[in-house]
Amino acid sequence: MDDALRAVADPTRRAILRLVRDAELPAGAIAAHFPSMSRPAISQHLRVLTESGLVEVRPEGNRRLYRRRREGLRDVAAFIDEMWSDRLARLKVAAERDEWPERVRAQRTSPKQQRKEPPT
Amino acid sequence: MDDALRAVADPTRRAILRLVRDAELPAGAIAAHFPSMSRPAISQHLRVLTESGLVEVRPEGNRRLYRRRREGLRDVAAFIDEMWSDRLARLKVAAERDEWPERVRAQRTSPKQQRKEPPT
DNA sequence: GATCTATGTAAGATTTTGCTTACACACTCG
DNA sequence: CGAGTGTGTAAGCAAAATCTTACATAGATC
Repeated sequence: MDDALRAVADPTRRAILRLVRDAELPAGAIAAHFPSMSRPAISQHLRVLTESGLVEVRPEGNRRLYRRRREGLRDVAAFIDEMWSDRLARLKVAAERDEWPERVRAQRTSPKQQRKEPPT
Repeated sequence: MDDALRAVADPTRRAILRLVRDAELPAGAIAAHFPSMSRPAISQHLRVLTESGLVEVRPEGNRRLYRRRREGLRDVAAFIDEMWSDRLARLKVAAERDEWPERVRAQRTSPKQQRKEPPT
């Protein structure tokens, strides 16, 4: 998770992630979105993203196509979720369901969701 | 969000966040959890966390009590959620339920089964 | 095979982080 | 008041991150 979080901490890389979120793009097309930055810089960012598991590459002929790798954010999502949520509320829900707290966490296999707590 | 994400990217700060997640702790008690690190180092991390809005401080007599500030992660959570979720799947589910995508998230409240959509 | 095109890698300058030690303060309590 | 506690700040340093320019390489094209 450490790598993923560090990777996502950079604004340029977040922008790249948004680009390849739903589409598969060649490095060049991605770099074209950042005219204020050199192409190698983007290439390096792509490497960071790849090594941290946030995107995956697929060579096609001359080019290399990048796209988001959903799994890459699993642990990060879990952590954010853990920090965001309200434990007391969770315990309450668990009690209502007559379950053990531990099981609640185990079930939260899929990160995100449970935004039922009104933000503050 | 930039500050919050950068703050959370550090493992020590994440550990601190977990400490003050449900409890209010004085700086000293927090520092005590990191014997391998100097107290000032922790103090500096606390400053980063405070300035990024992830924790809040409350002076009490001699000490300063820190605790998580839920709001601080709002934007980060939103970003992660945006990146984690599968837009196509959401649209599809929304269509099946004849609802708007926004409501889908609210429904994903129950932590059960995983996504039917292959992680693409 | 010579030459584009698309991309990655190397090396180096600069900036940002994360620590450490030394020191400054504000409360508390005898 | 004066010593003790709990914390923050300053200065300095080493390591890591982020760019840039120059160069290397692989597949496409004529």
